[in-house]
Amino acid sequence: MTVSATDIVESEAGEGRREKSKAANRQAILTAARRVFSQLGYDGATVRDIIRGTELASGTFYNYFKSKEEVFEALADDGARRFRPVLRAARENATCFEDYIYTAVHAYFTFLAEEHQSGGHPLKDRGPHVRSSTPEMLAVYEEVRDGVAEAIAKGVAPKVDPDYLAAASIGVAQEAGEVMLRQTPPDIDAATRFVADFILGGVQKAASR
Amino acid sequence: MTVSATDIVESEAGEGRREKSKAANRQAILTAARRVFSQLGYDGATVRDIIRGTELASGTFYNYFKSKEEVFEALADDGARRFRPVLRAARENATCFEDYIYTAVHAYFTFLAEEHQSGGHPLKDRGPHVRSSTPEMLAVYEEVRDGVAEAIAKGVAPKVDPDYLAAASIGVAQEAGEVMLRQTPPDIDAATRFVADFILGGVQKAASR
DNA sequence: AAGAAAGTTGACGGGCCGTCACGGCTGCGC
DNA sequence: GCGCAGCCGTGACGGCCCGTCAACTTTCTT
Repeated sequence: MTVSATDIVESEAGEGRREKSKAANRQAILTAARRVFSQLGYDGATVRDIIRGTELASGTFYNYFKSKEEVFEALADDGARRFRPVLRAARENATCFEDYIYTAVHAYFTFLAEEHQSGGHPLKDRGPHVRSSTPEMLAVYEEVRDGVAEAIAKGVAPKVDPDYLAAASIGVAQEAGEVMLRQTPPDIDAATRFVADFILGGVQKAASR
Repeated sequence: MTVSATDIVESEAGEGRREKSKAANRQAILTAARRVFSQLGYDGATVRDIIRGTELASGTFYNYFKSKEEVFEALADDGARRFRPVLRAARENATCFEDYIYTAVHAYFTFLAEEHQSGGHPLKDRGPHVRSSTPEMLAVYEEVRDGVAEAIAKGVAPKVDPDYLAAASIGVAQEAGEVMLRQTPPDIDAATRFVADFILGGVQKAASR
């Protein structure tokens, strides 16, 4: 085994041309997919539309994703992957349950507004709404449920079924989030106040039975 | 103009063969679509799959619906059309705001459990969730918002933004509904208690700011 | 340098899409 | 009853998208 020029480049860059190309292609597909989904909607988009948005050939697409659904999930996963740590931090830094909910909700709406503004939100007004449940999004759900369960265990939150509570909180946040996004510009703070209060009042009353 | 045998049949039945056939075809398509959607999922289903589930030719489909999306919406519309009067009745018969919410939520979960059990629920575990916003479903949304707005106007409900409140209530009910449906059998009463209390507590706290 | 491995390409068979010219059936007037 | 006009079901058709694959190019290894 000799040390070649390529080896030097590799050790400097940390990866060979092959790896770089793979990463670049994958990214190109994801970027094109983001644009295509937001323009044509999930239903209207085709795999061909996506690869036409890149320099690649149709066959190449299938080296990276099995279907348009899988690309969509990769995009959703991406969002969830960025959002989860934020949620986790909110949990760890919270001084009380109220604080936790407020911070988490605020983080969600901020995230939502950013995604929406960057045009990357893969939703279209026409056609059925589409939501996916990727592993990573399930992880967000679990993060919410665990955060809630922990608060209950610590006694700082009322005792309620964590599954129902997590579902209810996510439902409120999602629907209210859509209402918020209809405004221009979105009033994140108002939405946060409403939703956080709603959840806090809800959990309290649901527990009081 | 003579009175023929056909005329008699027509006047007795209220419609001729033509009308009957049209209604029957439309119904056949809807029935097949319901089955196909629940088996293959919205994404997996094709217009061809649907017409293959009938005795009709492919072209005939397009005499009744423009696309698979339109059939889906017709099905959703159907559900909404049956649900709305129930909601309206809940509003009109309610003795107080608590009663209204409780009754409406209970009606929704009952409806959901029925739809689910009859296998007609066009949802599949695989693939992205899909929800549509047909005129009739928007009408349900408006029914909720108006019910809420009326309660606020009457002073029996706290003052909050009806849009946010309606969205929040629908979100809670939808998500909690899915949690409920994961149980076998679904515990409608428990779900109703949780969701109704959650909404009532939420609206109270959200208004108190 | 040269072979091996990995990745890219675009053409291909198969299937679905939405349309449309055709023909049978319905309803209407006589 | 009869015959015609129009409605509507039919299925074949051109066009597009799907996922695959054998041939080719690029990268890596020795």
